[in-house]
Parts: sequence; C-alpha cells; structure tokens
Amino acid sequence: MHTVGAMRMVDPVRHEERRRKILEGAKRCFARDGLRGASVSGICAEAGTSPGHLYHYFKSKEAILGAIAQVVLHAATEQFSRMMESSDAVAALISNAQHAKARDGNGGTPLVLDMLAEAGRNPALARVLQDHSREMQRRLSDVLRKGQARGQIDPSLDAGMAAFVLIGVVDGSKAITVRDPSLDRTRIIELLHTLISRFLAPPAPDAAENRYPARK
Amino acid sequence: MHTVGAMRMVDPVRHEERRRKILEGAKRCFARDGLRGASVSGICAEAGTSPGHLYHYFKSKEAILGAIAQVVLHAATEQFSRMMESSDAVAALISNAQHAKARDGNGGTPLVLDMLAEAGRNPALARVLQDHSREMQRRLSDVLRKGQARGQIDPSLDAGMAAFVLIGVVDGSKAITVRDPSLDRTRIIELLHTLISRFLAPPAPDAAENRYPARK
Amino acid sequence: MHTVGAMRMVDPVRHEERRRKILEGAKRCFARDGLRGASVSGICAEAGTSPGHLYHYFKSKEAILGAIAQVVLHAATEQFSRMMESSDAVAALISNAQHAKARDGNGGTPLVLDMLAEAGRNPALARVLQDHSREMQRRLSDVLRKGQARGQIDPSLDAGMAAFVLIGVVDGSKAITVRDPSLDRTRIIELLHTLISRFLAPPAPDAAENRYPARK
Amino acid sequence: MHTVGAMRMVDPVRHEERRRKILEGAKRCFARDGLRGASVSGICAEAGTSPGHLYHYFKSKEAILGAIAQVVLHAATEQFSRMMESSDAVAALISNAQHAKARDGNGGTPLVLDMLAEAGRNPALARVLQDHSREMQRRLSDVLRKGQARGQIDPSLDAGMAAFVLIGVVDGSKAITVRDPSLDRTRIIELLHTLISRFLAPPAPDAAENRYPARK
DNA sequence: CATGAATGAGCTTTCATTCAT
DNA sequence: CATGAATGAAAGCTCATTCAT
Repeated sequence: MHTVGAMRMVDPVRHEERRRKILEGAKRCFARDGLRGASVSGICAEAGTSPGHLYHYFKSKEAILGAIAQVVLHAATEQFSRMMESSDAVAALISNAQHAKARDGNGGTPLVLDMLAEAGRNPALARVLQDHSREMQRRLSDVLRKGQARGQIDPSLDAGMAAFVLIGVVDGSKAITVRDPSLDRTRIIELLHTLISRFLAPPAPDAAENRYPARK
Repeated sequence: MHTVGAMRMVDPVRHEERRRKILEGAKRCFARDGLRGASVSGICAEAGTSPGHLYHYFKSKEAILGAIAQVVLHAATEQFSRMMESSDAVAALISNAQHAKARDGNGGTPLVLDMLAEAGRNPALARVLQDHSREMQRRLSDVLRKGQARGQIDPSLDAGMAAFVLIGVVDGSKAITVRDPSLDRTRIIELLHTLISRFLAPPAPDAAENRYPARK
Repeated sequence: MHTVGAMRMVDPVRHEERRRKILEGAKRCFARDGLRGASVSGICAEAGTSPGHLYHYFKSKEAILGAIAQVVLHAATEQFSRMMESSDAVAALISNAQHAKARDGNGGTPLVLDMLAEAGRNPALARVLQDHSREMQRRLSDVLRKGQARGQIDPSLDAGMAAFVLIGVVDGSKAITVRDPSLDRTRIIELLHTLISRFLAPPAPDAAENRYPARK
Repeated sequence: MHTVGAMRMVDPVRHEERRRKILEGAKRCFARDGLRGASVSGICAEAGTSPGHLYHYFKSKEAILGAIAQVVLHAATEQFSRMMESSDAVAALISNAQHAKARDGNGGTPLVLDMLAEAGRNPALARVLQDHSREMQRRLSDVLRKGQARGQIDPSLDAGMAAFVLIGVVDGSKAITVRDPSLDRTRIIELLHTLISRFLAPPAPDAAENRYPARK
C-alpha cells in the first residue's frame, strides 16, 4: 500500500538510523569473524535485516567495511583527543591501548589489527586507514610540539615522526595481548608508560644521550 | 641418484623438498591474498601442483597455514638470534623491523600482522603464535638480563615484561609502514633506535626517574 | 493471487511448492543414481534450481535424503492403508509389491532397497525407516488381529511378528525382480498370494500342523 | 633385485593369494562403507597394499566389485547347497537368513542388500547377480521337485517359480532386521519356518485350497 | 522500504586412476 | 612386483549479489 504523493523523499533521520544499525551489526560480525570471514548473511542476522535491504544502504560488502573503518577509526581518534584534553599525551595513548578490547565490543582481536593486515591488500581500506592515521598523527604531533615548547618533551625529537612511532607503539601494544593473553595487562601498561615517558623526556642536563652502548 | 639397490623406502629428501615447495607457494599466496583470501587452487598454481597432490602433504588448508606459521615465526626467531650474536639487542630488534618486508618476499603486508589478527579467531594458530612468542621473549629477556648484569640496561626493569613490550614495539613498527607507506623508513628506524635505547638505558645517576610529568 | 494488502509474510504455499519440486527432482535422482551416486548438481538440474537455492530449503544433501525417505515411506504406508480399506490384507500387501516400480517413477531399483542397504550405515535414515516400519507393522498387525477375531486368520500366529515377516516378504518380492528381470511378474504375484494366504490361513480342522517334515 | 632369466612367469599361487587378500580387504570395505562409499585408498589400507599394486590385479574399482560379488554370491550358493545336503530345504534357506550377518564379517547391512540395490544401476553387477540367482534357483527348484516327487511338497506349485519366491523370502528376511534391529531374531526365524513350511506343504486331503477369503 | 527467493561462481576436499621409480 | 607421488575431475557446500514482489 503506497502512501500516495505527499512525500517521496526518504526521511533522512530514519535512513541514518537504519544505516547505523546495519553498521553496528556489521562491526560485531567483522570483529567476531574477521574482515573476510564475516558474511553478508551473518551481518543481516546480526543487524536484523535482509540482504535486499542491506544492499539498499550499501552497494557492497566492501562498502560496509569502508564505512566501518571510518566509524571505528574516527571513534579512536575522537577518544584519543578527548583523553588528551583531560590528561597528558602519554596517558591518552595508554588509554587507547588499555580500552582497545572494550571498544570493539567483543573479546576477540582488536579490529584495528585486522584492518592493518587487510589494508595491504585493499586499497580503499588503505586509503581510509591512512587518512585517519594522518589525522591522528597531526593531532598527536601538535601535542608533542606543545610539550616541547613547554620543555616537557625532548626538543630534539622530530614531533611528526615521533607521533607516528608512538601510534606504532599503541598498535604494538595490541599485538602483545594476542601474543600472550595470559599476561598481566596492568603491568604491561605500566611498562608502556615508562617506555613512552623515557622516549619523550628531555635529556638530563649532564647525562649523555644514548647511554646504552651499541656493542656488547 | 640411486642409493643401494633394493631401496624401497620413500625418499624422505624428495618428500621434504615437495613439502617445502608447497609451503613456499602457500606463503606467497597467504602474503598476497591474506590468510582467508588465499585459495587452495591459488596455492596449487603458485606451488605448481594439483589439489590432490597438495592433500597428500597437508590434510587441510588450515594445516598448511599452521606449517607456514611455524616456518615464518621460526625463521624470525632464528634471524633475531643470529643478529643478537653479531650485534646488540637494539640493533637486532631493529633489523627485524627493517627487513620485515624483504623477508616475506612480496610487497604486501607482513604476514605477521595477518597472523596477529587471525590468531584471535583461530586457536590452533594462536597456539603456534604464543609458543613462538614465548620462545622469542625467553631469548630476548636473557639478553636483557645480561645487559642488566653488565650495567648497560636499567636494572629496575622487569626483563621478562620488557621483552614482551619490545616485541610489541617491533610489531608496531610494521604497522607504521601500513599506516603511512610514504614515510621515510630510515628515519623511522632511527627513531625506533632512540625509543628502545632510552627505554633500556640505566637512569642517569642524578636524574629523577620519569621526568615527564603525568599531569599538564 | 495476493491476500490482503500489507501481507509481508512469505507465502508458505509457494515455499512448500518449491520444496516439493526439489524433493521430486531429488527422488528421481536418488532412484536413478542411487543414494550415494546422486549428486547435488544433478538434483539441481532435475529440479530446475541452483545449488544456492537448494540449500535455502535443505541444509544438506543428507537432509534431502531424510525428507525423501519420509515422503516415500509415508506414501507407501498410506497406499497400503488405502488398499486395506477397499480390499483384504493379502491383496493390499501384494499391491504394494506390484506397484513398486511405477511408484518410484522410473525403471530402476525400487528406492526402498537402497534405503534398506543404506540404513545400516546412516543412523538418521535408519531412524526414519524404523519409525515408518513400526507404523506399518502396527497397522498391519491390527488387521491381522481383526482377521484372527473373525476366524479368517490362524489365531496361533503372533500378529505383531507375522506383520514384520509379511513386510519382509514384500521387501523380498522387490528383490525377486532385480534377481531376474525377465520373470513373469504376474505369476510371481500369484505365487506370493498363495504364500501369504497359506501362511495366514487357520489350520484345517483335521490336518496336522506343519506337514512338511523337518528332516529328510 | 631381479631374478635373472629363469622364470618370468608369475607364480600363479602367489598371484592368486595376493588377489584374494585384496578381495578380502575390499569385502570388508564394501560391507562397512557401502558399494559407492568404499574408496580405493580405503581398500588399499584394509588389504595392506598400495593403489599401484591394486591396479595390477584389478583394472578398476568396478572390477573389484564384480569379483567380490562373484565371491560372495558363490559362497552363499555353496553354503546353501551344503546345508541342503545335511538338512532339508526349509532349514537350508533359514540358515541362510540366520547367518547373514556373521557371513559378511561385520555388524552392518548384509552386502546382498547393497548388491540388490546397486544392480539396478550397474549392468555388470546385475549380470553377476542374475547368473548366481539363476544357479541358486536351479538348485533350489531341483530340491523342490524332489520333494514334490516324494509327496512332501505341494505338487501343484511351479517349482521354478516357487524357488524364486523363496529366494525372495530369504532376501526379505534380511530386510526385517534392518527395519527393526531390536526384533527377537529367533522368533522371526521360527515364523519364517512356519511361513515356508505352510507354503510348501501339500494340501490336506479334505481342505479347500486358499481358505483365506479374498474379501473381508 | 523491505523481504527472502534465486543465482552461479568459487570454495575446500575427495577420489579413481596413472606413472615414474 | 610394488610403491606412493601425482593428476584432475568432480563432489558438497557457501557466499556476495540481484530480483520479483
């Protein structure tokens, strides 16, 4: 039964809501089954829709993945920025590592590892990942530069590069848990804190840089 | 080359060689197409065999993946150990990060990222990964402890934990290239060197630990 | 033919019709190629569908076989019951043997022989076969008991056991045609009639039971 | 190591022995896995040979099946004949039904049911089955005719036809166990004895033939 | 909008058979 | 004789996607 005439335009609110519902179901599936392992029908089941409906909102499974990547990475960036406002850079990075699991909504591997792995084969995903990485790096290097200006961070560090390295450290921290799930997470977090702190700290006035000798 | 007369036993050399050939083809496929994306027929093509033959040597695609994981991770551990003999721990770790791409034989994502991602969903793979991680951690923490004994490494660090964190840093360094392939790799390597050196260095006699203030 | 307006539910009639169409194609295939020899793609061809579609309706080839068994055995039971209403037990059994071929829709072996053979290796099929056998035995033994009450059937026979034996005779009659297809079917039918009649007949008042001597 | 010159002819004893070993393994496989379900590699495993070797003795899996059929059916015929010498026809037939399971060497369905089912699709097998059936029928009808001459068997029965019917009854008796494995076998055997006895018995002098009325 | 029926390519795996040694 | 490596054609089944309603 058609509602005649009146309004053919889609209600954009409802539309967006439906889209989000699908994306949420898809995120659960991607996290649970992997980027390739997740099936469209599984996503439909998780989102409570039908494939026909799903293809009204996304033109392909790949497109869903792209949207998921946007959402997940955007959320990570935002969370990081929020943390940075209320705390310092080290703590913000750490918090990212800390809440990794909770954020993806299930006990499996963080979605970010899947995306890092898949990006090498999926140019569209790589693009999204790179854009968001750049954005995150921009924000982080800004903070680093401010720290340098305040004398809290080693001014000899290239802030831009250091930001990338720190993002890598956070990624690596996610790998640690996969490599040994039995590890005491809080102690790892503490050590990461030390690692980052020492990396960023300005050199002690009278101490030689790089005291660890290159040869044994 | 025949050995003595009535030799009826299967030539175990030939057997092992065939197995290796399949594994090498499979490794290329897994690296190129991903752990899930790689197809058995693709592996057959790459290894120059037929599916029937392949299933003489491996009982399933999963078994191939398991064997690949063993080989790749074992190689990484060995390479790391070799480096450690001829150089210091920092350089050894760095070299691991540095040669990551070359080692996997193609331009894609390092296989290790795929394994880290997949391990969360594949208990058998997780097992292999964890065993090798533990082995690597054992070796690295031995080196760290020796460095501590010699006064070259901060004795307050928990060598076992620190080893895991450093392995994580190496994993993370692989992620960096994925996040921005345009990055100057040598400069990243330099910064990683700094990061690790500062992490491990014993504190300067008169400098306070953790000089980077926790609050801004 | 639409029902009222907003009818969104799947048309269960159409669903059942499709299912039946697949089952009919499958039955032809199973009868033609055997329970193992029948292939899913062959069934698809026969039913005019695609494998993907087929797996919407049945979760496995085995499930199709199970459904076929249900249908075929149910039909046999019903046909037998119908015959029994309009005629006597002997004729009903005979008719079952008689129409065996026509019922399965092609010139090959009666499906029932395949099922009897396969049931020994397929517990699910065995279950179905046993349930239907029990039902048929129940109906047949009821008829036998009524015949005993009327004095038309030897009251010393255990009706339940005799029912099983008679079902066996019908199965055996199907084997006869396989063992010699050139046999004159109508004469076999006549002899079967004699066999069953003599088995069930009450003993003649003055004749000794079991006149055929056990030893020669 | 070749034995030079001397004798190129195969030792026919060894040859036959090897052949028999393969056939025995194959029989176990066919009985366990079904005529289609049995695999050549399974047969090799069971017979302790290699596929290459097996194909020296039989040109195809089908040829093995043919040979098995010969062996199994011949054995059945011989056993029946042997029984008939030391006992009467009824007992001989019964014994065939009785020992069905033991004869095929495992707890599954009697091989004969598989052959009856498969013969409809396998002309070569059908040929073997028919030849052996005819042979058995010949022997049985001879016995029946002798019984008729002695006045122990109803002379009005067509011995040839009756033989076929009795063979069918034996086949059917195998089906009974499949249809309800929980059945008390000895009581079924007893009833079968009654069935056959009454079928063959000469009519009592004063009793009307076919006392069971055709209408209820 | 929304459904789920329908498609067909492709997946992993098995199997009868052949071949080199 | 005897082995098992090797083949390639299916097999059963899944899945992203499209279509009719």
